[in-house]
Amino acid sequence: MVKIKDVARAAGVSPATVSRVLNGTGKVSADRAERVRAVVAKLGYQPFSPARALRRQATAVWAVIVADIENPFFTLIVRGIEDEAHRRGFRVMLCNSDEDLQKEAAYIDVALAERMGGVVIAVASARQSRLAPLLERGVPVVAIDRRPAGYDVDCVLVDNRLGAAQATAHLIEAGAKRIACITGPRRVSTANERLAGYEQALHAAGRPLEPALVVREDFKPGGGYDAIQRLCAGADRPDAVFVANNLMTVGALRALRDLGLRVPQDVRVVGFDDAPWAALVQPPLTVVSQPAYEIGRIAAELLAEARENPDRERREVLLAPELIVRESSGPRPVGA
Amino acid sequence: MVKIKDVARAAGVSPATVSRVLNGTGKVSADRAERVRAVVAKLGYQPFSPARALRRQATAVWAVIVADIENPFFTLIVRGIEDEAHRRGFRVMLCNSDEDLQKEAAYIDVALAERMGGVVIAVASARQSRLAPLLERGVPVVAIDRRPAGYDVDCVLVDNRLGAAQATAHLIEAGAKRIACITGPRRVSTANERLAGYEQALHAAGRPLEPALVVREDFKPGGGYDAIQRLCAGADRPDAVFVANNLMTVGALRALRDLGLRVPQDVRVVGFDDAPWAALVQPPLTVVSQPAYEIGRIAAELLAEARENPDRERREVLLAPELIVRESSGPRPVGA
DNA sequence: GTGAAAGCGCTAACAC
DNA sequence: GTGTTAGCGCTTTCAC
Repeated sequence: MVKIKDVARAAGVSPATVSRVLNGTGKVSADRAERVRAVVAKLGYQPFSPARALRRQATAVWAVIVADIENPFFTLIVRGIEDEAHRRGFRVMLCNSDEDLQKEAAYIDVALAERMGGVVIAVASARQSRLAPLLERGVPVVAIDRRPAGYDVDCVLVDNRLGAAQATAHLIEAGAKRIACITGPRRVSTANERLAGYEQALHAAGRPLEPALVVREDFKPGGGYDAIQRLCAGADRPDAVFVANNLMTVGALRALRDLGLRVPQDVRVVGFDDAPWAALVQPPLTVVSQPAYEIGRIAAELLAEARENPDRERREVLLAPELIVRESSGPRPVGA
Repeated sequence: MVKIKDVARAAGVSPATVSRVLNGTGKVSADRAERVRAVVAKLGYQPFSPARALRRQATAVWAVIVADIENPFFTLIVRGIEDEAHRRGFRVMLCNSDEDLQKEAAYIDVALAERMGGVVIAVASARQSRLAPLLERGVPVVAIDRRPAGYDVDCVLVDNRLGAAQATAHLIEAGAKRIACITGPRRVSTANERLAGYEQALHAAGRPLEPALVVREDFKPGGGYDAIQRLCAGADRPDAVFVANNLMTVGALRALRDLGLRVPQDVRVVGFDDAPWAALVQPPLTVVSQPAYEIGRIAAELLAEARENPDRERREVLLAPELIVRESSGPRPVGA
């Protein structure tokens, strides 16, 4: 393994000079710099990151902790973070908390132990996720998608309430009478905000809120499946459903099919999060689309900013969702 | 930041003893060990990884380099790797090469600079991916999904040829006359093997191979879309198509719909890789399913083995694909 | 069993 | 501009 001393010797300079050339710090005469660069290339020298990190007490690696790596929504966010991070000379370590507080805590520990340069996180729980150790030690943190309660950190969020209200209003307008809502666990802010948007739209239309039509499940396909089974068991089944997450929508559609219910004739459906296959399912899915890539890109931007200027005030970015109307929400009623 | 010296002082022992307790190396009397552990817990001490890595010349982190993080197939593989790695005390850094040799090379450099404990990689190109630097420096490497040419590394692969042959034979049996194949770029082994399986099945059925029915595209949705446009432009369009990758299948279905061609009545379709939504598209998709999670799990196993015993002989694991027949390949012809 | 001390590869402070 | 030197936090001989 070639080290900085080897490069220095081969170039006829001191290790300090090599370091200065490589890091662009301090002044080095052009010819020596050139010589150093040539030797570096020839020997294939790569600075040993751990040594560098030990000296600098920080790494050029960011941890990105997401709740579910199998969810294409998060995958796309990660792409956004990655692209922007690269552009700024950072590497990204992707961690999957799997909606599990234990795993999340373990990754936060890793980020700490590795003295990661920053953390982007979609918290598994608004109240129980423990960001404090990061903040105490001055590690810049940006929360994405989900708002952590009680921490003063930068956030990049989507206006979930607005998106959910639009979706629900669209179903009302399309003629739905009994609209159900399948949302996520109480510990996740997006689940609550989307439910609030649903309630808000019902309220605005002068409709009563029927508790029996609201179901909470985990944000996984199985949750959507179970929710539909439960909602459609009785005689009084809904004629429309707003599903507050993409993976649950997959499960919900499958359950409707298994029950022999047609979409949108028997049950109208609007999902949350767009996906490449959303236009291909039968019928093509009406969804609230989120700017996932952009969420990631902005989060990376904020993290970079926060690093450069640790004392700058906290930032919060709220992005707008967009309702994409396809066929699963049904045509407008005749005459409307 | 609390360091090993602080722990040592608080416990009334030397740093060496703390280190021994934490790493389970050397002998330490039970009571002192207990005291050390208590202090560690009380102070929330976490060993500083870079210092440890500098000393040990290696990290407990693996790099996982995949060609496309947006592809659910790779995502599931990553889950498999992650779960097994955790079980064995390793952390995983996920890297997305985006089918780009430059990015891939950059991540290999990072793995090297960080002295990563191992690398799992789905190469962007069989011949051009540069694994040599890793192998030269003794970093254990396991190739997944795609076979790198000319490197003696552990591999976990799927029998792509078999899967493709099964898919094609199934289409023949279902009564298809003109079967097209949409496969991936020449640099990717899976693309070639799946094409070979297609050819093999045609050959076995005594069918001629029509070059015009074979299209190569990138492994992205757009590729599938373009391929269908091209294949179905002339009068002599195929009545069936085997699409050698899941993302291209999404594009292909969209193109068929845009062209007003019905599946399976006008064109039968079989895809490669199953997905949660494959059963939900219209019509439900017949696919060759791959044991993605298992690929990842086994890869992690091999990597751990290779680390423990660097001189063990190279291993290759070949997993079986499975044809899952749904409706997109059509019913058997009457009387068959 | 235990501690003292050296040193992993790098960078930053200091001297020139 | 450039080199010398100290030291980041940890593990691992080595001596006891």
